[in-house]
Parts: sequence; structure tokens; C-alpha cells
Amino acid sequence: MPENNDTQPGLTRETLAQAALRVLEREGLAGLSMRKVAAEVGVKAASLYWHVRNKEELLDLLNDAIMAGGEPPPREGDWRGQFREYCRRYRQLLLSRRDAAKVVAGRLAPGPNLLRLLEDQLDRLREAGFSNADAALATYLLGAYVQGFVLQEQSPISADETTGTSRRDIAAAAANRFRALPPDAFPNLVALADDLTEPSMDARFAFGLERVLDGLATLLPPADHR
Amino acid sequence: MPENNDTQPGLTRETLAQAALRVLEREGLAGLSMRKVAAEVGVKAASLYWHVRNKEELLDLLNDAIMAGGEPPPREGDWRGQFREYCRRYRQLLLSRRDAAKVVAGRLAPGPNLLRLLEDQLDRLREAGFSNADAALATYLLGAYVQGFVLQEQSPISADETTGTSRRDIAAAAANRFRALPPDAFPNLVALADDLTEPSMDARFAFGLERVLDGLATLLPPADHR
DNA sequence: GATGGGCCCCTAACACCGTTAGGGGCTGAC
DNA sequence: GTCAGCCCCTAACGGTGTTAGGGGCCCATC
Repeated sequence: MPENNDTQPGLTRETLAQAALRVLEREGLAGLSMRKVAAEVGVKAASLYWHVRNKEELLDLLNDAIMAGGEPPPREGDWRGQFREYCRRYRQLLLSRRDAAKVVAGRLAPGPNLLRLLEDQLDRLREAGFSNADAALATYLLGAYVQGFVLQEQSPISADETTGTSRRDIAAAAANRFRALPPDAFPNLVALADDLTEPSMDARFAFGLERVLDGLATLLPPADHR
Repeated sequence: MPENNDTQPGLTRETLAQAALRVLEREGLAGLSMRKVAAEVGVKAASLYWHVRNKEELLDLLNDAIMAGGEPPPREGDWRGQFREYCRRYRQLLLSRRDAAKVVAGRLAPGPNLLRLLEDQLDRLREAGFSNADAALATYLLGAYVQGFVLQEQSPISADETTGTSRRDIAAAAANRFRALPPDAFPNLVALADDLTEPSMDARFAFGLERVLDGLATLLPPADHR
């Protein structure tokens, strides 16, 4: 009653996924419950089990709904620029949805939208000159890095938008925590407190991304490195 | 009563962390509840809140208890061999504990054991010739990759030891799923089905790891690359 | 010796969770 | 008219994190 009743078919798995997405944005992953998703579509919790085997399956739908926002970058320039942009977009996609990294992270079952992106990546990697085996393994590497990075980035402590503490403040606080360690036991953490905390998340991500791309470049004949 | 009552102090945060570790091994992260951890130390759930602010804090303790098993590799050979072994050990540490990746993944708060390992890594990276800034960023990169990888590796679908399905079987099943896709929409997934599913997890991890190490090597003057 | 205060655990309860059993309308086909 | 199917409901089960309030026990202080 309080929410949507769109077209005739009443309740689709697609409608459910969209509702789950809205609940996720509003309440976070911990607050996403069957009852809330049901209420979002104007229905009681038990009714969801007609459309979905269990919550895990709903999370699979949610996962695919998140990946639906993924748009491959334009196919121009060298492979390196394309994949830099690819990873940049993937990170932004995850950051744009609350707790998206946690939803996507442990989920092996690839939905249609992930398959679409995977297919496109493989095509570009092969065209760039990578062997079939290297192309396949490269997609795993890129996915693991981006997901692992955003998972840390999106962790609750660094993403509290509630309080007025800016990113500069929490970085400074972290630096002070490093500096306060016993210098004889942790000389490097004390000395590098600024280096560890000062770079922005964008800079940290870009650093790792360039290293990964460098590493992939060594698989190509030297002429194609860029 | 059913379980431990060791030394005098009765119940320490350390004792609690060890109990949580045992419950995690037995029931998995989803089955780890305050009540079960309490029962493991012979106490009722509400009593835990004397020692711990909430479940999140208990998970921080658990996180540190997992990281306590991390042992830095011997300090011999070139930096590259040392960090290859470092990441190999980190992966094995996470794999050795049920759901360890999920526990460790989103957790920013570094416990003493993580600080100890971080300190050691920074020391080796600086000694290898990396700048302070590069050393700091390199630790983030290595952590993100290993955690991201093991998180996928340890995901429930790939880690069902209950059924008798061997790893070969589930790999073959995944390959068949790729091959069954419409070939005009997913030509690369169909063509590379074997390349995507055949490599063992060890091989996939090693591939990505070598790429990351290659990428880090480019930051050093060419003489020090190995 | 009595008294108080910290420590540490308890019972009871609250609101919420995922999931299942069983039932009831409503629609379209035969 | 009847039957099957779809789709939703109420009610309940056992489990969850967390809090309120209370009660022993030990040790220091008056």
C-alpha cells in the first residue's frame, strides 16, 4: 500500500531487486531484511518466498541489480587506458551504492550483468594481444584488486558521513595513532605515519591500479606495452 | 561448566577471542552468535557485555586472534622472493581458518598483530629501496589483492566440502555453464571457458601475485628489479 | 566488625530476524 | 461449474543482539 504498484504483473523478481536496492541504500546491508524488502513492495515477508528461494537468492538478485549500473568505457585508445578506466568505473560503481562492496564481494554466482562485463573485458584483452590463458587470469586479478580495495574503502569506520569529521580529520587521527606507537617496537610505522595516512583513497587506488597494469604489460611483447 | 575454566582471572578478552575462534571454526561466521561464544566459555550471553561493548568489538578481537597466526617469512633472498612468500603465507593463513577472509575483510581497525606484520613489511620494503611513499602504498596494494582474492576463493559455493564434489567437478560444471551461453552474445566466454575454469586457485593466485610484484618492481631502479 | 563499592555473572525481556505451514481468495481453462 | 495455478495472507517457530536490573562475592576503608 505505501509503495509501488507499477505494471500489471504485480511483482517480478526484477521489481524485488529494485526494492532491495532501495532498502540497501536506506538501511545498509545489515539493515536489509526480508520484512523490509517486503514492506517496500507493499507485501508481507512470507510472500517473498513465492518469488525467491531464500534471502541468499535475493542477494544474488541484488548483486546483479548493482552490476546493472556498470557501463564499459569507450573502446578507444590503448588497452591500458581502457582498463584503467574500466577499473575506475568499477570502483565508482561500488562506491555509488551503500555497502555495495560487501554485497558483491563474496558472491561467486555471476549474474547476467557481470557476464556481460566479463565478456567485454575478455574481448578487449585478447584484442590487446594477451593469450587466452592470460586474458582469463587477468580478469580475476583486476576483479580481486578492485573488490579488495573498495571493501576496505567502504568499511564503516572510514565512511561515517554521519558525524562532521572530514576525511582530513580521520586521516590526521590515524596518523596520530601511528605516531603514538612505541618507537622502538614500531619505528617504521612511526616514521611513515604521514605516508600511510596522507594519500587520498583516489591516490591509493590509482597507485595499485598502475602497478597491476604494469604487471600485466610485462606479459605483452615490449612493443605493445603502451 | 561444560568448557574451560583456566587460570584464576576467569574471563579475559583473550579467552573470549580464543572461544570465538573455536566457534567460528565450528559454525562459520553466520553461526557465530553471542550466545554460542558465551556458552563456549561457560557463561550466559549477557555476561559478555561486561568484557566487550558489542558484537563488533568481539569481531575485532577475533580479527586480531586470526592475525596472531601470521608469521613473517625468513629474511633471506631478494625482496621479491620475500614478498611472494609473505603473500603466500597470508593467503594460507586466511584459508586455514573458516570464513577468515570475511572476518578480516571489511575491518579497518588494525589489531596489534596486524600492526606487527605491517611494521615488518614496511621495513623490508624500505630496505629493498622503495621510497617511503611507495612502501606505504605497496602494503595497501598487497593487502587489497590477497584479501580480495581469498574472499572469492573462500566464498561458500566454491568451498563446499560437505558434498563429495571435487574441485575438478565444480570447475568442469562452471566450464559447462560458460559453454552453454549463447555464442553470438558471449563468444569470448564460450571460447575461453576452459581458460577461465581450468587453472587451480593456486595458479590464479600466483599469476596475480607475480603481476603485482612485477608492477612494484618497476618502481625500483632497473638494477634492483630482482 | 560493619559498610560500601567495584567486579562479574545472572534472569527476563524487547524487538527483530529468516523461514515454514497452512489457508484463502482470484483468474483462466476445461 | 469445477479444478488448477498463482499469489498473497496469518501465525508461529526458534534464534538473534542488546538492555535493565539484581545479586552474590571480595577487598578496602571506617
